[in-house]
Amino acid sequence: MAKQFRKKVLSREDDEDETAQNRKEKERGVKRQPTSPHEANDDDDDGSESEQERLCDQREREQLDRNIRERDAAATRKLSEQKEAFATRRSNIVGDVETLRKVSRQEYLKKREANKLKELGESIEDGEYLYKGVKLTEVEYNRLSYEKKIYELATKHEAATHHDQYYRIPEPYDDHEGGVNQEKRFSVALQRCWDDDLNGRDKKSNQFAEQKAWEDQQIGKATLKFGSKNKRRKCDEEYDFVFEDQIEFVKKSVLLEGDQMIANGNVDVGKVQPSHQLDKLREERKTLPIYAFRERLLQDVEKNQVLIIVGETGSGKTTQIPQYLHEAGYTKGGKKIGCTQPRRIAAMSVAARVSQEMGVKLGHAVGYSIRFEDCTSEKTVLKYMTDGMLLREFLVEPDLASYSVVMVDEAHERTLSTDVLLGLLKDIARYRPDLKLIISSATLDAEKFSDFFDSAKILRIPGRRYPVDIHYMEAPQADYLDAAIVAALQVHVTQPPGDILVFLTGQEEIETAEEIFKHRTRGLGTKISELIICPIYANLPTELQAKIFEPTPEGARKVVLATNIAETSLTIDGIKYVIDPGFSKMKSYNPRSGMESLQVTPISKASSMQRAGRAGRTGHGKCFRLYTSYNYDSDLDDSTVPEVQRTNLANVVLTLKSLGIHDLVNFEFMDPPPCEALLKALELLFALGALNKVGELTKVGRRMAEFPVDPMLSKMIVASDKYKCSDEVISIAAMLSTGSSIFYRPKDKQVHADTARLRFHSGNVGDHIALLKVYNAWKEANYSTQWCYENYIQVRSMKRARDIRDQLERLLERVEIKLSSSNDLEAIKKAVTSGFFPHCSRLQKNGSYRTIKHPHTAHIHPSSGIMALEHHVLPRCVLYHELVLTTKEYMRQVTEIKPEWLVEIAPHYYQLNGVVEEDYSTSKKMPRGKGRTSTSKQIPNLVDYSICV
DNA sequence: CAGCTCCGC
Repeated sequence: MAKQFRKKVLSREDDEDETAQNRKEKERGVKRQPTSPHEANDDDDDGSESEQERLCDQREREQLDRNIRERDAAATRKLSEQKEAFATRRSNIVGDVETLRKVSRQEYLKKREANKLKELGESIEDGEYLYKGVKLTEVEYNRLSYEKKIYELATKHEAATHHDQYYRIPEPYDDHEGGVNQEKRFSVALQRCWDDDLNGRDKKSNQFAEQKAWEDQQIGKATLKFGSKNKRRKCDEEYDFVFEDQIEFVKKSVLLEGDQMIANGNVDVGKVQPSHQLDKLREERKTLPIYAFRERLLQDVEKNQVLIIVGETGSGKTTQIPQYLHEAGYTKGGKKIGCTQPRRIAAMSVAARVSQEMGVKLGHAVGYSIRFEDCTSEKTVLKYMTDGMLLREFLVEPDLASYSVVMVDEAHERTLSTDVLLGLLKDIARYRPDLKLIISSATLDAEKFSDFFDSAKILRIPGRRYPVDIHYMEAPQADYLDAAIVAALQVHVTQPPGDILVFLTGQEEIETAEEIFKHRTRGLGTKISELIICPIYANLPTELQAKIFEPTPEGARKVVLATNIAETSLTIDGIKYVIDPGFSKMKSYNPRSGMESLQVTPISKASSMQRAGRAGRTGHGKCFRLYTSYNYDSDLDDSTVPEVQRTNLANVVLTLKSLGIHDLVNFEFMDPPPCEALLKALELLFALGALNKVGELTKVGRRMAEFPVDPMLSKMIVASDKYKCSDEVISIAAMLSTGSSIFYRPKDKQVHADTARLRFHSGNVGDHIALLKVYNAWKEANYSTQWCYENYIQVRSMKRARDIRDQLERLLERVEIKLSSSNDLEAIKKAVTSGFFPHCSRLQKNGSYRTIKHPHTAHIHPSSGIMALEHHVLPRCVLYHELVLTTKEYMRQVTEIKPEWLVEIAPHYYQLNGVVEEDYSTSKKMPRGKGRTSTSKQIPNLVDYSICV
């Protein structure tokens, strides 16, 4: 499209009419003499000689240059005129949208879809052009696109000049005395987030006991594993090889235009001597890079409905922009300004900071809203929240009427909810011209966001970052883990003080690396200064996580071994060196089989930049990439595949449907997910009874959408009403949605842990009921942490489950389901089955299982209670919670069911040959015998099933 | 007998 566009602009002569005529002639097939080499090239099809080509090329380039010069001259001369013309044109288009607004949403979408192809320059047969549904002549079209181009150029130019003119680096406010201390900020956030002190349900002493226990376990784990692991990595007698076996690095590039910025930054801004803390904070606000852009920002927001902000880290955009807008009066008339964050901690800490700056109490004028914790009141005008939370608010208030501005922060991270949110916001912006949108993104993606929002204006704000040197390896290395360790030690020996951050892929790898490190440094003794190893990953107990924030003692150096948690979620001060092996674990989803897998994949360029940037938070840093610069250029993708494209969309689809968005294929995702994934989701929702045949939301679906859990879980909850066991079912749902890290199994106490776990499986009840038993037992033990430790259960997961359960219980009331308890295990299992009937598999002769819906072999995960029983008999028919691909295809959380239940509960699914097949291939009734033979290969559901019974 | 990148509602 871009090429086409360019060509059109360039080939445009001063006299548009002539061009138009030429084109018309061409269309009629009239051959005419080429008037310029450029055009000649266009018309001549025969392959010309290279000499000729070269000449042609040169002439063409000259012509091109001339064209560009002319255009630029014209552009400068007529800039104001053009702008005006553009504005009128724009208002015409807006006018047209106005009429469209009166049309229903469906009709509008249909119309838009029809125009989509023709938008921006696809001509239709009779030579007419359409732009946003407005019919234009070619001349008009050309002028419009030309104007648009110039307008864009002008804006970019403006942004660029302003950048140089106004920018100056102030002191970083975080380091300022009395300012926010990162460490404190984090630890406070952590406590509120995970430790649950606020609820006060736990005794302090218990907590300490447990912490101690955890710590001991962790240490025990590490030392025990030590012996076996180091055999594999034979490094016993090679202490000195740190100095021999060096990796050659090439310094290739310097990240960012940082040098200049920092050079400016050393200018003393002048010490502020405030008498009052608030004054001081106010002064600090003025030192942020964004302060210089305040007026421009406000103007831009006023003039444009959508504004893209490119604010680098440290520009202060998240804290300042909402405040500026508030000061400018966007909160008058009871309207709110919303700002979304992808993470809970970010939402909380930013809100805290802003309330401090404004001198108000958190939760009054400034508040935050995250799951389990709504810290807002009726007076709140600046509301920070997680993006998922705003998504839920859409359900209550589909047009977001109470907001005057919505700011989507960190949009470049492209989380699932951000993507859905962007689509929705774009949609409602059409109906609400008064709603302002601000999208903040990273440099690389700004254009893309701008395109998505119909060429929205981009405002660039410089950040406060230090330069980072990037070193590549000279030759690729086979074992990146080994290379990472060698590189870290090399940095330690050769580089000046500063902590090291090593990115690894997962817990196991980190643990291995930790041992190797300890082993290698032990023998070096006093040859090198002390090296402190700090592992960090999400599953690590909180107290141990806190270790990374402890300041490094004098003379020592800290090595942080992190998963990609350190890429975005937390920042560690003092990091000067980053070692980036270039891998991370990523989840992918195969919509056809419904299988998720977690695999180590190369990272993208964007995330390698992000990793490198981690070295430049507090000073000039260095990043060592354990791949060559050739690898970087040719093997890495530009950006990570957005989450929408690699995840199960059932939940998203349900949310969208309950928002009245019917036509999902035309829903504007920035990067549309594969159609298969959408279909799969629709199919599932239809099977669950959330949608009817036409794809409309049913009453069941409406109730399901209320619960913030996966559709199958919410179906199970809704169905529990019928079986009078909602009390038990929500416990199971809560336990299932915490993830699979309920049971704790330290390597040194495996037997104990297993026997402890087996207790919950007594009677071979299945994993679902076992989870219920765990929860109930914990409840009876008065939510004791001690109890968890005794039973080898992760407290953190249990607390989470409790929170989720509480929330689900509150929501039951809203969908008019009575809380009822039952001892009938069969009833509970049936309720579970009504949500999970699509996840069933049948035992085969060879001992493996085959999923009933799509033929797919799978195995019971060894962590399941069924496998743990001593003389276990494999059940004939099981229901599973999820299918994961690791070394094999495994079913996790498995419960035996009776095949009869399937027909009883989901006759539509198991009597007919599946949902899709029914729709597409076997819509007419088939004689029984015939149907059997013809369909048994692809659709074994009924056939196999009947044999099974 | 195997494994838990990471967020979020």
